[in-house]
Amino acid sequence: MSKEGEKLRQARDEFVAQWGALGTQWGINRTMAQIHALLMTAPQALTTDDVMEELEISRGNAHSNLKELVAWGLVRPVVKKGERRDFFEAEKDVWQIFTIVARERKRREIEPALAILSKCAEDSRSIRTPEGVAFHEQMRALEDFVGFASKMSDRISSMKHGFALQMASKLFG
Amino acid sequence: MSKEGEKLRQARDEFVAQWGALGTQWGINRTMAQIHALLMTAPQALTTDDVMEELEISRGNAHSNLKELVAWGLVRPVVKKGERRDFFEAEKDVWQIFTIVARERKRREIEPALAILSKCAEDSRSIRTPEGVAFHEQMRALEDFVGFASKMSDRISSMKHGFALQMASKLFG
DNA sequence: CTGACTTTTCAGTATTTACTGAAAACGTGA
DNA sequence: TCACGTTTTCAGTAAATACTGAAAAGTCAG
Repeated sequence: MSKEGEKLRQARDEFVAQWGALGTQWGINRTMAQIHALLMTAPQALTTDDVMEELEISRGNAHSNLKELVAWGLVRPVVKKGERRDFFEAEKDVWQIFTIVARERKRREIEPALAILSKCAEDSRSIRTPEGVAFHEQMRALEDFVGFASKMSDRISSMKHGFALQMASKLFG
Repeated sequence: MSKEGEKLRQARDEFVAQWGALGTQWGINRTMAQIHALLMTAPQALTTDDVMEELEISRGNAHSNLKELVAWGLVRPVVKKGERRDFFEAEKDVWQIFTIVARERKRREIEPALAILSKCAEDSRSIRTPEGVAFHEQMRALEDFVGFASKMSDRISSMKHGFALQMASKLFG
């Protein structure tokens, strides 16, 4: 019993630590990734104090990262009857996680890029020098591609998991 | 003439600045993104000194970010006959850029994640407590999904642009 | 080999980002 | 209303990251 419990704790700690390290590679901060890992593998919803204790971080830190995770939609607050404190639980379904992350990255990375490209393409539309034309063409090419990627992302995110998988299997056998 | 030239310079400066700002959103640093933008819109290959001057940055900074871009494969050094200095030019084809970035992100973000998930799944395989089983299942689900994403990324990256586009059109009308 | 030019390295510094801890604000039952 | 448990904010600080500038190393023609 204790042995199995120990083994699980070890595996889970490993996961939390490594997922945190990985988070820094992706543009998100270590603590946020750690909290996410912790909640994804928690049997029940946890309080802010649980998170603070488990990761040995301050209240402010736990609070702001939990808030951020809720803003992403990767974590939701849950109310427990007879409890005044807030509890938090993570979305555990991988397809849900994927679509949330895809949507958020689209909003934060793709859409701003598209706005810039559209503006630069527009601003250079009327320039007739060879350099100007080349610049305009480059902006348009990028704009087209990013716009296309944006649309693809939407379509895939709005699919049901089973359907997306089935489609992919058909394509790639 | 001067008016058009002015307009182009303005549009290009805007692009470089904004692309740099965007870069920080993606986990890459501002300067690297700016250099990339500069080279993507340069009529000819540039030297380190050109980059330093245009972006008002130090030699060391220009050097290390150019090196990094070359390591990514987004920029290549070119030799000019009768010139001792190194020149640099960016890949301009959007599909090429996409596949390079996709490959690199896979290597840096997906593969390490897969390694962690495999290890944690393996380490928890034999645990028989309900919590242990749940943990193991969660790790396996994540592993499967990430593995699948990795394979998809490979397949798409190795396609020709035209083919990928055509396929996407068929799927999404 | 020497001298001129170029690239590379890196210690020191600046900037950005993340975290702490304590105070303030909030909400609720009595 | 107050007292208590909880959440939220934020000034100050710590840590991580990026940049500078100058020295060292490399390269090549004569």
